[in-house]
Amino acid sequence: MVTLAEVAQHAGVSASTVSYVLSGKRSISAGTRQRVERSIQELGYHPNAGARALASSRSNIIALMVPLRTDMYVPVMMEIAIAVATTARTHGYDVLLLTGEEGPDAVRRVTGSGLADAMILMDVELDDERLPLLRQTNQPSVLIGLPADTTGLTCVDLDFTATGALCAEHLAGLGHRDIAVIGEAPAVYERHTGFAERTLDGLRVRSQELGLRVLHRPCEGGYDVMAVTLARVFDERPRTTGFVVQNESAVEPLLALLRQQGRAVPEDVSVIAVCPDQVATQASVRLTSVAIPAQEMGRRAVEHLVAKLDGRGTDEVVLLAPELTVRASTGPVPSAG
Amino acid sequence: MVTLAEVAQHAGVSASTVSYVLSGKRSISAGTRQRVERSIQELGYHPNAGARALASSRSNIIALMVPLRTDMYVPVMMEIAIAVATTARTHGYDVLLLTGEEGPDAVRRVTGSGLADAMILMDVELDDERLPLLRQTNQPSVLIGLPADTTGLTCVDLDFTATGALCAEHLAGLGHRDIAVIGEAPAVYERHTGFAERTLDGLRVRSQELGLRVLHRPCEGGYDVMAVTLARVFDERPRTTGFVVQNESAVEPLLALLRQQGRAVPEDVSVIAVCPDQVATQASVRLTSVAIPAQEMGRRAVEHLVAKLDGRGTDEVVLLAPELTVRASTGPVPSAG
DNA sequence: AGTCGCCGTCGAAGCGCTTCGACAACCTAT
DNA sequence: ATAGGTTGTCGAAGCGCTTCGACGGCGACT
Repeated sequence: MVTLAEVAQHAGVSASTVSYVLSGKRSISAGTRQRVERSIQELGYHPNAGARALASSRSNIIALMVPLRTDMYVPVMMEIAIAVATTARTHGYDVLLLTGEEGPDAVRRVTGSGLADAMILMDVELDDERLPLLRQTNQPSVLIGLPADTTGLTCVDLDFTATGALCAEHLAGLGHRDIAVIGEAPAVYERHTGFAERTLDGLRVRSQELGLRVLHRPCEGGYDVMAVTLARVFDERPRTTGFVVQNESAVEPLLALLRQQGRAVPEDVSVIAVCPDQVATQASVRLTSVAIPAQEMGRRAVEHLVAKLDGRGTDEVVLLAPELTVRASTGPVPSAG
Repeated sequence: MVTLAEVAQHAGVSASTVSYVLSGKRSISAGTRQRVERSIQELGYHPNAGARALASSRSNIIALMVPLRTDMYVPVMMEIAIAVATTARTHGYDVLLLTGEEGPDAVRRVTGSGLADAMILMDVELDDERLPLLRQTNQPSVLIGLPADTTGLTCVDLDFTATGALCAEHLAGLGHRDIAVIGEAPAVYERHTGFAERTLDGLRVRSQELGLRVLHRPCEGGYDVMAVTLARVFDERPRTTGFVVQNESAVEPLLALLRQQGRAVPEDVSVIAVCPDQVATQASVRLTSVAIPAQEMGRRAVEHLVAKLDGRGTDEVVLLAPELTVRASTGPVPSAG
């Protein structure tokens, strides 16, 4: 391993000078800088991360806590994680991957050991047990998701309330009167992950204003479960003409079942999905959808964190505005009779 | 931040004694050990990661390089990543998430800076540009995937050749004579990621032995693309009765299209997928499949790496035996006429 | 010409830990 | 009783870096 001292010797300067060339924290003459930079090149020097962390008490690492469960749409998680890693690198940070498994202990461990300078938490529950810890350490953090109490926290999330409202508006605008919401798996609601409830709230409130009748059914996804759910929906509300699907793994089963029952999309029933664009465009019917801006969320989370680490940045809740893209799965309500 | 020295003072021993209690590298009397452990508890001590890394030249971090692209089945990647993180923790390691973006530079950076003690590389190409670097550093590494030349490397992967063979055997055993392989996206082949080609090789070789005729078509997934692909297949080989699908995002489109064309699965055509069990059981038809043991691969990769780090462990290629599970998508070939 | 201030560089201290050699204290075998 | 071997603990050195204060040299003022 090449050390700073060796670079210094090779360049004929002192160690501290090399350090200042690297960090830019003091001015260095052009000549010296170039000599040092050449030596670094020639020797293939890479600063030792441990020594750096020890001396500067900054590890240049951001911890990312991803959920262990896989009952939520995994590609979204992955996309966020990759966006976090990529964005972090552009700011000179690396990303430490923590699974939810260790729970609050992981927060203690990482904070206590100085392993990471900051944390990003995904899959935050309404009343998450990691939040008190986060508030009491002075380690910067950003949540992707929205807990019940956001005091002293920075959160980035899609505005799911507005998402729900947007779906209601679109369907109401097309003349629909009875709509069904195919929600996330029951476990997601039991866990109080918030986003599912927020979507539903937004949708219900706006529906009421617009005179829509809403039937909500959680659904685990998969064909068999979806078949049962769908049967119940039409049983209870035979005049349902609009569907809002929140659980991506229920989308394709729903479309297949509707087709099988001779209900054409979008002629007889309209379907809106809340899902990444990729899913919407690759489905068997090109889906009208509200996108989940996974990359954007990851990127924004990192940028807020970096701002905090630089002493800029404040506690703040960032809700990304939802965008509804009309594709081929929604249309005007069929004329009665 | 609580330091070792403070713990030592609190417990009335020297710093080195506390260190030895922590590492277990020298024997410590029961009494002293207990006193130290109590002090650690009471003070809430966490060893500083940077200092540790500097003094011991071990960071207790494993770097995991995941592909940036998302043209491969993402949930598999995610499952591997999570298995890696979880398994690593049980061995006292944390995981650093690197994206493929930086390419070989990331390897240099991580190796050179001592940021990580070892690396796991996913999505390895046949002639991957990171491999020469890996061979010349003495940093332990494990590949998930199989490059062309494995000398001096440790690899963990599903035995895709055997997977292909297994599919051929199953279909041949059911009396099929003409089969089609719906492969990965063309980009995957162009990139020479190996696994797609290996599956095909295994399938072709065994098919020849068994007298099967094979038609291979790369396919990007999605309904429109699949429709075109399928039409061509039946155009070229009207008597095709068996399908092997390697691209998970082509599975559901294929099933839908077959249904739409009035070809019943498994009565008229049989379909085998190479995919995680979860996909196989949640599809519109319960799919006969060869599982991709993502968790197992992640776990094994870490265990090999830890073995190497402990001075045990050797360079070795581990190919996991494929397992075919018969479900409801394959059956005997329909009697002619 | 003398003083002030700035720029560029250096030396040294110290970050919190691991680890090596030293050394009491004790036990066993002669 | 004494030599030799354990066992448990300590002190000190050092890992490679950052950062602070110091200082020589120079140009810009008066």
